[in-house]
Parts: sequence; structure tokens; C-alpha cells
Amino acid sequence: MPTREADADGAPRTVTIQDVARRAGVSTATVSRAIALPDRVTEATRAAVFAAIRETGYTPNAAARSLRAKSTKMVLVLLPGIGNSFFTPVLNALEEVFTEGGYGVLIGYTRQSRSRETHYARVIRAGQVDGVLVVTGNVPRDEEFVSVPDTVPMSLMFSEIPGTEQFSVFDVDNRGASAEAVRYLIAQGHRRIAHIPGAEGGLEANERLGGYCDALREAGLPIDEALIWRGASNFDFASGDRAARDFFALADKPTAVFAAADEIALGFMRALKNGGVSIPGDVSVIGFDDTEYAVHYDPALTTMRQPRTEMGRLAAADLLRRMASARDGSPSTSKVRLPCELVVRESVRRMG
Amino acid sequence: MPTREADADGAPRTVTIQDVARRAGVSTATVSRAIALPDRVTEATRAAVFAAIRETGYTPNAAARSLRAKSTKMVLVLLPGIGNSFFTPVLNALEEVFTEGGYGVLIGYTRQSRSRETHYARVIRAGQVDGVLVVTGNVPRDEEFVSVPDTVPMSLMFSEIPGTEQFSVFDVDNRGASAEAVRYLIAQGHRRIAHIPGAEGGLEANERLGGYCDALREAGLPIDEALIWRGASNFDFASGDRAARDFFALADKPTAVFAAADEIALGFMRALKNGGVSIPGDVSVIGFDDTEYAVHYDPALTTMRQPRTEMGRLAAADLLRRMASARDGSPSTSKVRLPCELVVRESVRRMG
DNA sequence: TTGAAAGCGCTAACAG
DNA sequence: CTGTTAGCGCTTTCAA
Repeated sequence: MPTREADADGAPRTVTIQDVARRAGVSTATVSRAIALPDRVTEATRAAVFAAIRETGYTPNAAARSLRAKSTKMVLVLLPGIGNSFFTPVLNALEEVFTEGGYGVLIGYTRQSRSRETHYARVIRAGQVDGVLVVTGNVPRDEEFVSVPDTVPMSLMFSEIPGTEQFSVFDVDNRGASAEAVRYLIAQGHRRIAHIPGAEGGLEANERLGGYCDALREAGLPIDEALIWRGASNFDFASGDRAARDFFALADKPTAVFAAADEIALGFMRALKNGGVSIPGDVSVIGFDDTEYAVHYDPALTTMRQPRTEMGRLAAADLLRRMASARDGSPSTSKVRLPCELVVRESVRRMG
Repeated sequence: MPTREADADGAPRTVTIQDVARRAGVSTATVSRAIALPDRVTEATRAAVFAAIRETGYTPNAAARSLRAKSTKMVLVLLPGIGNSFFTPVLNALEEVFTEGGYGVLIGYTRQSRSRETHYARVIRAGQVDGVLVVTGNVPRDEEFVSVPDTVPMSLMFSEIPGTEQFSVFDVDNRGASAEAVRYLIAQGHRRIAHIPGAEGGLEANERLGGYCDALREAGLPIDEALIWRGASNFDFASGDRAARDFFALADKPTAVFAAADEIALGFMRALKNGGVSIPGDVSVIGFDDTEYAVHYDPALTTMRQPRTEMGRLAAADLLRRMASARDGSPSTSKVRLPCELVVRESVRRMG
């Protein structure tokens, strides 16, 4: 509840625009104007109003303002919420830009659950937010979301919904970047290269797998299913650990491995080292993401960096722009594909 | 904006409670009741209302409801926002419990900035949230926050403000847990034990330093300032890296080090290994937190676990309770101090 | 430049 | 059990 001030009988009462108006000797309309359009009132009026605001400790009530203005100045950020810290810098950047732009950030974790998606669809339809940012590989499948873009601007980060035009999309060229990572391995003299794909069925995971195949094909190398260690349920340590079992089970081992995410790479490396395999001595590893931990691991992980903070900033700025111009028709959406960057560290060895 | 339906002339219009009432042949009050207190209307009325809701695609407008009910069903979660992924599971747990309880989660990163604190104080005073959870070592110093607990319930996580009663507090016994960590080192035969404190001036960092000293004193060991490597600006890798310089500069090296956070420990270990120092062969390291990465590092980090998820759940449940009973006077606050747990892994060696 | 008045969509008294 | 009525606090025409 808003600020209160003592009543005549000592009972606390919330300070409203009425109180300010009375105190400043003007109408409520003038107080409202002095706040929203300071140029539209005389110098003297403005001073009187702001003095009254200070004296009363007035803060405009958000609900009343939203109801009247039909805008809540809030955005909904939807995350997968699998406990992955990949999104920490993204959320950080989003919060920064949105707050700067005068918007609050409501977060929601979809957890791949239908009921949670329905819940957040309802939040949107209740007019609780002016825009939506979906930061997840798994875009909500709820039918309710289909109607969302008609009501508030919505953007996608890190993955797109092919064939749609109503969202802004901010992602990277997962396929191209993965191919580049594998090309680097090839350039270092590796010929037998394995891949640990990400979460089965996800668009990003598929794209990265595609890039891996592209690079192999380009170089005239065979694509060997025995070297594609599927079964990841997520972009996490456990999936890397699981892949290590495939590695150990294999007679003819690869000299290098491309993991679809840093955490997968780290989990894999740890398991290999436990098994007495040296990295990059015996096998080289390259990751994807450039998470905080990549550089601090031993050996420091060579990886493809996704510009997470920059993507967050750009996506937020775009949504801000679209929300601002939402009243005059559907503002144009953007498709921004940022470049990844190979970060060479210590986990890949040059062959022969 | 809320759901819309085509008007007579095709223009989209938002569906209001009026539309539902008209369609169901009842008054708006009855619709409101059918939704909020289903038992207070006849079976037939309820059916008619829900049918009308379904047919129109009605979703109650959040702003109107908040304005009238003087409750937004939202909480503000304030994080430090230094990009630290320590808070990822905490935020996850909070979101889960709050959503379950029918509350939305608005996040804010204070970034130790005065202006941002003022901003969020204003959000609270604007009545935008029904409760506040401060998840940070640095509690807002803004005067505006002083008045907050009178208006909405507020809780603190991970650190307290000594001498205050108006907040619920969920934390761990940083001092006791740290002493326990150092006692473990002593029990393993270590006598010359160093400490890397956390962010200078923070309550938690001080407590952990205090615990370190306690354990040393208990064992009759001297407290040597040369073994307390101050200067951390944060609980991060960089601080561990920085401490490694002190280590290398020292002639008479310690056999064990207690780092005030896992990330500090990891940064320190990495720097030592780079310098050819073996862990735990040459020096043992123990951390604090039990972050996701502790177990996957090489060597896996022995550390004191803070029950982050559980703390998040409990804190959220407590705030939920307090918000529910906020109308009838100031509900009682809780002080919950959860136990930490020593997780023994590979980074500490048993001496001679 | 300012004020009066209407009303955003909903809930809560109060009658009936 | 249901309807009527008032009004939450604010912004925005419309007139003056």
C-alpha cells in the first residue's frame, strides 16, 4: 500500500492526489499535469505542486494509473527455470534496460509445464503487462499464447518459431557457429570428432547438431552415429557425465568432442579426468556459450561465445520501442541474429 | 491489454465483467461473486456465469481489481545483481512458492546503487507490491526503506539488520558454520590455515572471518594477519585470483585455506594450479556455499553447504503468510536460522 | 493555463 | 441469493 500520513484522529491514511491538490491549492487535474507534462503548467503552479508532493510524501498509485492509462509499465520475462545459470547475465541485462526505460520486470518460470504456461497467458490477458519476452528454447505451446501478440508486443530470445512474423527474435546462428567450432577442431588436425547434443528435440540442439554435420561433410569426413552421444535431457552437467559413459564404452575413441553447451562440456571433462583421461592431452573438448565457469575451469574451456548480455540489452530495447509505439498500430518486429565468437583457451590441442 | 472481442462494427473491444453479466443475464456483482466466492451463488447462476466467461473469453482486469481490493498480488524480490549465479536457485524457489500462492514476482537488482534503491522504494510506496523480499548481503540503506515495513511486510534473506524486529529473517549461522569448516581443517591435521574473506565490510564476510578466528583460538592456534588475504570486492572468482597473489608472495605458506565463498575458492584454486601448486597435494582448500560448480570442479570442492532452495521456500512461505494476515494488524515476524552442512569432497587432504 | 466532470473495471456494502 | 449503488485513485476530454 502507498504512503500513509496520520489522519486527524491519528489513523494512517494513504496520501492521494486529492491531498496534494488541496495542499497546493489547485485541482487534481493540475497535479496530474504537473507530474506528467511539466511544460503545460506555469512555473509557479509547478513549484507549488512539487512542494505539496514533498510535504505530503505523495507517490502516485500504480493500480489507479494503470487502470486509467491502460498501461502497467511492466513486462513479463518468461524463463525456462531449470535452475540453469546461463540466464543470469541475460536477466541482469534485461532488468537494467527495462528499469532504465521505466518498466518493471515480472518474471515467470515456465518449467516446461503446461499449467504454468496457461497461468502466464492469463497474466498477460489480465492486462498485467505491456510486453512479453520469452527467454527459452521451449516456446510456450499453449493456445492462449497464440492470441497474445495481438494484444501486447512479444519477443523471443535464443530461439525462434519458424514461420511466424509477429514476434521480434533475438538469437544467434546456432548452426553456423557450431560448424565454425567444428571447423576449428578440424583445422587443429582432428579427424575423429564426436558431438554431445543438447536437450533432445529443442530447436537449438538440432541446429547445433546440424552445424556439426555440416562441418564434417564440408571436410569430407564421415558422419558416424557412434560419435553422436544423444540422450541429453538438458544443457547441464549431468548430460556431459552421461555422454562420458558413451565415450568409455567406445573402442575407437575420438580425439575431439564438440559439446552443445559449456555445462555439458564441463560435466564431460570432469568424468573423463576422473577416468584418467587427460584433456587436452588425450582428447580435446570445445563447448558452446562461454559461461562464467568456462574460463575458470582447468583446463580453461575453448568455446563459442554467445553474447548474452548484448542480446539481453538489444531485446529489451526493441521491446521498449515496440511498447512505446504499440498504440499506433502494430509496430514492426525485428529479427536480430548476433555473431558468436570463438574463444580459444586450453581445452583443444593441436594434433600431430 | 486484456482479451478483446469483435465489436458490432468489427473493432476489437476488451471484454469486461459487464459483458459477462449481460450475457449470463445477471448483475456484475453476481459475476464477481461467482468468481471469488462460488459457494455464495446458486448452482445455476454459477453455471451461467462460467459459461458466459468461457464464451466471451473474459479475464478479470488486474489493475481494476488491485485498485478496488487494495492488493496487487505481487511481491518484490530485491537482488544484488552483481551477476552472481549464487542466487539462481533461490530465485527459482521463490518464484515457485509465490506463484503457487497466487502471487507474481517482480524482480529488482539494487546493484548497490542508491538511485536504484530509491527507485524500488518508490515502487513499494506506489502500492505496486504486497510484500518485499530482500535477497542480498547489502540491505538498502535508503531512508525510504525505513518506512517500508509499516506499509507492507518485508523479509531479509542471507543477512539481517541487527537490532531490528520488523523484518522476518532467513539466514544461516555464518560464524558458526565457518568455525566448523576451519575445525574440520584442523581435525585433518592442518595448523597453518589461511582465510580469504568475502566482500569487505559485509556482515556475512565479517561473520565468516569471525568464525575462522574462533576456530583458531579454540585450538590454541595463532591468528596471523599475514594469512588473512583481504581485498575481496565481491564473492567472486576475481577475489580468489587476487588472493593467490598473496599466497605466492608469502614465504611461509599455509597448508590449508578457507575461502568465504565457493567462487573465491575456485578462482584461487585455478590460480594456484596455474602456478604449479597441487590441490590438495600442496595446499588444501575449503569453500562456502556449495554452488553447482563445486562438485564438478577438479578437484571437487569440499565446502559448507547453504540450503539455498530451502531458504527460498521457507522465506516465501513466511511472506505469504504475513501478507495474508496483513490486514489484521502487523503479523508476527520470524527469525529462521538454517543449519549448514559440511560437504566433504576432494580438495582437503589429511596431513601426515 | 486551469478546473469540472466523467469514467477506466472492478468489488463491497447495503438492501431487497 | 441477487441487484443497486458507490467509489478505489487517477487521467483526460471539454469548457472556461
